[in-house]
Amino acid sequence: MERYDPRAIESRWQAVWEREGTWQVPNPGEPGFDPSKPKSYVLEMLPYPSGDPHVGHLKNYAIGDAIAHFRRRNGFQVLHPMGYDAFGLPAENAAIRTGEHPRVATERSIANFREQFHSWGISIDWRREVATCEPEYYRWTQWIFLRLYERGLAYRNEAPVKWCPKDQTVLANEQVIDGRCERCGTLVVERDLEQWFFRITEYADRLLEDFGLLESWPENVITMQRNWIGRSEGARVSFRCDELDLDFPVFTTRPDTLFGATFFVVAPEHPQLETLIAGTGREAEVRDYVALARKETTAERGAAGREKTGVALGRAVRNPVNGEEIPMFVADYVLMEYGTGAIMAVPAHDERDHAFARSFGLPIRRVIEGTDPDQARDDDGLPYAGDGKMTASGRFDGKHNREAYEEIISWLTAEGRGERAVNYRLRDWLLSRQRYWGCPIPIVYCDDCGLVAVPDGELPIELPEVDDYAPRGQSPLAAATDWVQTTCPSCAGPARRETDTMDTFVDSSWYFLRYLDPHNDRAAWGREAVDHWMPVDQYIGGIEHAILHLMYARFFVKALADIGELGVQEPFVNLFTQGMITRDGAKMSKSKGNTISPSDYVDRFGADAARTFICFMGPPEKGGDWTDEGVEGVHRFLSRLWRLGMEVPGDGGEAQEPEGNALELMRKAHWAIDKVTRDIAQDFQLHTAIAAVMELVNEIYRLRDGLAEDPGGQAVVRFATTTAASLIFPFAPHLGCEVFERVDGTRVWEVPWPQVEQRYLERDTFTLVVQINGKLRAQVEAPAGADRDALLTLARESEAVARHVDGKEIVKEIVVPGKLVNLVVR
RNA sequence: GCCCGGGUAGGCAAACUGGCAAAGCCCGCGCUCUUAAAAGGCGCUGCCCCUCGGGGCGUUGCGGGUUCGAAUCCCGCCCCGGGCACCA
Repeated sequence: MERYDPRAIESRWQAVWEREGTWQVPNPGEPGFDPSKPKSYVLEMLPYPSGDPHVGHLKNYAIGDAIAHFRRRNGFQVLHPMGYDAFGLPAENAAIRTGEHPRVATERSIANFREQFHSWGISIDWRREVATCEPEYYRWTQWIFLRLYERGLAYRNEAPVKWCPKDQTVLANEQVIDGRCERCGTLVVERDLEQWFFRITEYADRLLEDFGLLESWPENVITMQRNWIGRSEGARVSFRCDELDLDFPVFTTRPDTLFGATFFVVAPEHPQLETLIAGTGREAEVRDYVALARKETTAERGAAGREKTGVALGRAVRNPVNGEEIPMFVADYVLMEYGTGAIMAVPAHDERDHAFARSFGLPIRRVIEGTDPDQARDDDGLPYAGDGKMTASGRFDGKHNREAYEEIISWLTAEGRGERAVNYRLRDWLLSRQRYWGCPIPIVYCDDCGLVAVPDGELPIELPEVDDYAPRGQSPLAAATDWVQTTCPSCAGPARRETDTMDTFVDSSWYFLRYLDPHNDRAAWGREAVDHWMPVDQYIGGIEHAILHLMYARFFVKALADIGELGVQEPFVNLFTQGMITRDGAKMSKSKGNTISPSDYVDRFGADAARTFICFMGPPEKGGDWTDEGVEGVHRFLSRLWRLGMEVPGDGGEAQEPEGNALELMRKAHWAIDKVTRDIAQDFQLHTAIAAVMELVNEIYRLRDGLAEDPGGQAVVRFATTTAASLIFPFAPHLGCEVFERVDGTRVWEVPWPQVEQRYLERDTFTLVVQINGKLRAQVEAPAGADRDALLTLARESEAVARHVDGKEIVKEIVVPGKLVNLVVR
């Protein structure tokens, strides 16, 4: 007997889609554009092309494709493009090892990815494909950089920055995970370097507020971004050093504890440290300490709970609220990058200050009384971070600290010693990298004119060819001397090009805009296209991008909107984050040897089975464990459907009002339509949607023999089979088309999504559940509209019920119409 | 330490607003088709009893509570996963 042969079926349909450009969608004004259809922009995060696509890619695009197909058949004009995040370190590191140009390796990977995506049958408008490493693309990355530069949103600055000694480049804060380089895991150190930044901090509040503009984002992603931005309200307070006639502002979230400040600490990187120690006789000790602190890795310095260290400066500052002189210290627990790089230390009410005071024998003064009488009987209950009445705080004594908080800020403001302030954990985005394989920064340095932007007309500034890609602390581009030497666009004098390249996250912060007008060589995009398609209606990707990519892209869109190039404030109104696939319960990795290659499974079981399985494993937002048996199970299910397609005749029998088993099957088909539609549209419950199609197929098998002789039954079997094919199409598009065409003769993607007929969902009777004391005792068929009394009568008539009620008193009768009766007996 | 998720048959899971716990898939077992095997089809798959119609009991990490009724709500605890963590 003939068997389900996914390879033949899949290549056949892929050829049709390829030849006919089935998934191409025109822009407004182009031939074929249908203004009557609502648009839907369905987008999966673009892949970084390296080696082979892995299961994570398969999952990402299987989910996205299901949504794209579903929306198309529900009347939307769906844009579903694909591209490659093609600049970056892996290709460059390979180039360093092999000497092969990163472009060559990248293009090879792209070709491989593209081919595999085709073999998966993903419904992409391939005319819109982009790769971020192409000059036609990065020309516009540079153009955006210049727009931000003009606005002061891109700037160059010397600052202590995170440096990866292995990759020999600086990193953004977001790329440092637990003090290690996100890419290679090397411990990161701090260096003072002049670097390029994007002023994302200017957008901190809008990045927070505009969560309100989103429709559906996972709560945890919003929380992660919120924490990352880390908005804190408090006050800025100035402490004065009389000897030096200098003010030292601090940021504090607890101005109410100001009277408890007993010492003052500055960060080792504090710019006024040298001024402070000059002439104190403590210079050597302080410098030794600072040198030590700066040699440490960020992880070492940042470790919570480590022993507090520091050195006294031999200086004092005056507390503005009580005029008290308090000693100054330098300590590495104070970070230059947060607040002002200096703190007032309140050891009674801050854990870190408390630890420091203990180590250094400094006074600890309680200024807020605890409210909990039981607290900390065996010690003084300090540090205490809670609320309570003020004490040892002069005229604020006896007041509640929340009240004092406001009054102290008012007082500071009136005295000119401070003000209300907001601080953020978020730092500006460090975007320059001392690496080769990235987008060149379109800036030149002129001895006379300083920093000069490259005029738009000279874009793109193409990457020069070099012989050696190895990073040596400065960008490999610096070796391309002919390229570096240029003329100043402003004065035509000699000038040098910027040799750093951009972080690849810059490339991926706007790619979703380029898809909309990918071949435009006069602008990054045309407004009509962008205004039509934006925002992305459904974005799908891995949770690992919760902060980095998703926050950067939000920032870019807001900045571009402010510049007047875009009409939306948020790029992605709906976000779905998929869970990670494991193997034997463990994360897949080459070192563990538990990776699986999608192409193996596509070869053995077909793309449809691999895709459907991955959507069937469990809730897609959660992870799941890949098993061969699971794929085989789905393959079996698809085979059963395929066999129906072979065996169910395309004609014969006549449609008539179904009865008996035919009616049962008809109902099951409509139940499945309803279930699948709701599961996909509402909750991304793809696994239960697929289970519903499985139920329908099982039901067809159960009933079809009995319906073979029944003329009306034939039509119902045919309907049920085409319905199953139609419903499975978003997950297994090739098989869906195959079965649908065999039985119905038409192309499933050209017909609308199946519609539920309500009358097949409703029944005349329902199974009434009868409980006695909450325990299930009987099930009785009851008329659908039966009222309370009718249901109670039915319930009591049941023999099983009588057995449990006899000789007992019914004390309560609970009736849920259409569902159950519960009799409480004693 | 803080903030989120989550814990349901042997495994993955399902259960809309509190209302029949366990749909679907896998594993396992039995039957069937076949010369045979594979593939396929059918059935079973918490425990106990059965005269084979069915009947009884139990059950959602642990302990308590609310309720006629709890996987679902509340309180306390245990375990697993993720995020943040010297951010003043």
